[in-house]
Amino acid sequence: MSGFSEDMPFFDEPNARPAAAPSGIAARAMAARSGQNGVPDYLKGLNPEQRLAVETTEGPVLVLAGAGTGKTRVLTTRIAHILATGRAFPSQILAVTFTNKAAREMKQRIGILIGEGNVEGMPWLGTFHSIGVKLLRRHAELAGLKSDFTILDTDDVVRLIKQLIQAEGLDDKRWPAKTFAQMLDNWKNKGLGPDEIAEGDARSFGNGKGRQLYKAYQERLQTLNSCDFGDLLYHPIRIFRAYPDVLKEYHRKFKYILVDEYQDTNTAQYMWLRLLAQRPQSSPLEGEVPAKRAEGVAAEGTAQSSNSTASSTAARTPPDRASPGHPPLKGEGNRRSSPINICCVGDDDQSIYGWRGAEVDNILRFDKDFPGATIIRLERNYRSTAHILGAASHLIAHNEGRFGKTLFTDRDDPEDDKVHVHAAWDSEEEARAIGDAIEAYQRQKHNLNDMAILVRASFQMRAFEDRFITLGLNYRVIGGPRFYERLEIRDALAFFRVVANGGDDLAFERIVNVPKRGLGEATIRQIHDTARAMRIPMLEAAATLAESDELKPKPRAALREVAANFERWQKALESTPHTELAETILEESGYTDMWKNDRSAEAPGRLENLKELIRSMEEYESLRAFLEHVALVMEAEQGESQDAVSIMTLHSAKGLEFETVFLPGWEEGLFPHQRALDEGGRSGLEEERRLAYVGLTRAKKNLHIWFVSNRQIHGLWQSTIPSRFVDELPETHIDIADSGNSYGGYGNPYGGGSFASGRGGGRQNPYGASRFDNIGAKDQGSFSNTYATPGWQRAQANRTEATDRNWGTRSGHQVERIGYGETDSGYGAGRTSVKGRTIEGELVAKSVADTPSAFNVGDRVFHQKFGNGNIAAIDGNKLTIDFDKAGQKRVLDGFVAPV
DNA sequence: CCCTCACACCATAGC
DNA sequence: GGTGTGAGGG
Repeated sequence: MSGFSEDMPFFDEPNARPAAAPSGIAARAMAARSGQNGVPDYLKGLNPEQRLAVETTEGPVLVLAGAGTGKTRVLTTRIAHILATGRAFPSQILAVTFTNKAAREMKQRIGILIGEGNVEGMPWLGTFHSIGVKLLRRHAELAGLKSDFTILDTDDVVRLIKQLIQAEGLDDKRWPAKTFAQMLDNWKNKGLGPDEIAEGDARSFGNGKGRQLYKAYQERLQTLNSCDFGDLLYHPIRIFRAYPDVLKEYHRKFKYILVDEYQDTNTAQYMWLRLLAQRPQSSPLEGEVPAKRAEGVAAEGTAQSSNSTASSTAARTPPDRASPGHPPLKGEGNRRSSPINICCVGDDDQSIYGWRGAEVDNILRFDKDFPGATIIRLERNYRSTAHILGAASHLIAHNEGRFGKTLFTDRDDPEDDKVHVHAAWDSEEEARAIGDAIEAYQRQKHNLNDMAILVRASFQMRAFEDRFITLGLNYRVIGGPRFYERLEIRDALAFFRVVANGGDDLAFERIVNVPKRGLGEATIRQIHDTARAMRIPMLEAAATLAESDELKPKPRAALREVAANFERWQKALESTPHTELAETILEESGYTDMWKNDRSAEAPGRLENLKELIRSMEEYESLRAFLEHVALVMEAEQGESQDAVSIMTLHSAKGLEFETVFLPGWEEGLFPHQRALDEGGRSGLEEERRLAYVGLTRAKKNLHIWFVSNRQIHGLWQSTIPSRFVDELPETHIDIADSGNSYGGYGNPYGGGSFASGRGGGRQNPYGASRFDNIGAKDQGSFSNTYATPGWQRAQANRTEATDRNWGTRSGHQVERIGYGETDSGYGAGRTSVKGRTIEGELVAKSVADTPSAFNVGDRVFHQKFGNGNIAAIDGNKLTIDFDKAGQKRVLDGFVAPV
């Protein structure tokens, strides 16, 4: 319990009220007041809706905050307001965010509003997971853990599951551990324990052993004194349900609850919140209404916002009108709630974590869950130009099932650029062109810090990194290949973990034989078996084995050394400063020497990373605190001291804004991602569209969308078509870049036709949308081979006809699909061949459909990108071709034509 | 029994 | 382009 005392004094003073506030916050707030009306500085400059959201401190409040409407400002000001008016102590506010970044930013901004000193005392501001850890450390024993439990990352989890699958005698190839890890995640996201999962789900894995595996997994975690990410929410929920007294403590404790990004909460997070937010009273709720909602909420929301400006006393839905929203949660009872000061902020249009179990429904159902809720809409956008906003609004309007906010801005500057749409030949040209654009902005005195490239999938990042390295352009990758995921960091952390928690077998297994000590699979198995048989951790088992004569001299000596090392380090844990200890561990284990002796190119970088790791430990109190940070944060914090372009995924861009934003890779299959369509169907597509919306609304002034005609996926060049989202942008707000000719002389990339007509007229066209739907529906292939399938070939053929009709010409479908080649000098031959291929179009499609390949080794062929070459090998429809100029490449047979 | 190298197979997004 | 697995050498 030590370490948690900071808020203890208030624990038993549930009724501490403004008058009793001893902290001097109120006084400080008074000092901060300056206006004649007594309006504190921190409230100045808020618009009426924002101010209402800040000042409606009592009762449930839902703030529907569109992109760029000042959501974070409202949240932070609200907290500042609660503190400054002495409504609660910092320790009595529970504020939950999704990302560490958001939590950090909130802390900082509250600090600015009311003074640093007042925020340090906000121990319960953090991510769901970090707060979960805190709760769980306090009550670990109620979940069968010790308070020093370790948190496993995805990698550990998969390895553990693999062991269990093998232990069950199942084939781990047929039943991949990764798949089961995903299933586990889904279950835990729904708050389901092994006995609560659906029978069908339980049976669907490992010859019906799903449930059994789940149980075995949880048992194993317990013996390892570990938990996974899901447990950080799942355990507290179970504790709250099983121990009402514990829950009550927190009910007394938290006077105000605030939740950021409420649209991203999953069922488990929702349960967790409800348990904390609901103070059950005696009278049971009458009646039962199924959870259908939306219209009611929307209507109410509109009514609210229309009259909300009038007064700060919100017209609230009377409690009596309460409709008992959701099906009762287990163990929670169906009770009427007393008013809860919970404030959730979110935007249904930015819900992009469905794949992680997020339920948009949570936000749509808010007023049913919390009767009498005040719903406030923030629709005034302060971030983007009218063009950007117009493009984003028009795009998102293609979604059904939304509240339907209308963002607006007063901004009307004729100087503002429209949203630029660009085409490039392939991903390399895309990277080159974006690099050039960035440099051009730089010459106009734009900071690199104000620019970002937002990609759909992280593999897209490499092209930009490569390009920027050659240009010498500073960049930073956010949330990319993460620091902690690096081999050397994971190894080092494994050493530390074993020292901190001797029961962490997974970490132990990782490093027993690092550096190589001659302990192979056989020895490790023996340690494993001994540990299991004696029910002790592997480290102890190793020590035991080292003293027995069951091993050959060599491994025995090695084990003895390992065991002695860890014993020594564990002893030093309490007495030695942790950074020093960490260095000692890496030295004495021979780990640093291992890399010093390594002649490979990466070795110096790895040593550098290890130093960085040690450096970053300094900020933490202890080794344990550091390990927890690593487990939860997962991303190395990079200083923003340097001017650099940011590269990140669209997902990690949520909540951020940049002056200039580049959105590359708007192609069917990549964005919307084929897997999202395959797995999620229509709702999958809508989530992708919301992701596109998030991307568009990150930009303040300049926005550039790119698509390419050729992209390399899994080492194969694939032809691609522009994303349907490109078509969904409103013509009035976009500007088609018409000079793609700086590289290779492609001339007008749109083949002379206007962009819209080239694409079949987009919105008003008779075949646009449905044509794309066909592609999605008929195509059974996975992303990697989508474009080799008969369905795509057909779609392509249809497309050609359609476009031809539109253009009134009959030329190669490749040409107008991609839109290149008209004036191409460098690829002049390509044009002819492409045309030639078109004439054979039907034949090619047929051959792809019927037979693996119509080519023979030795055939001379032409490829649009690589030119002429000879086929060196054939593997199904994959050809290995020795190109005259480009060298050996593997390509799909659909993309070459006989010469 | 362990280590190294070549090969197969694979990659949406992240707390 | 990265990682996990298998065969062969030491």
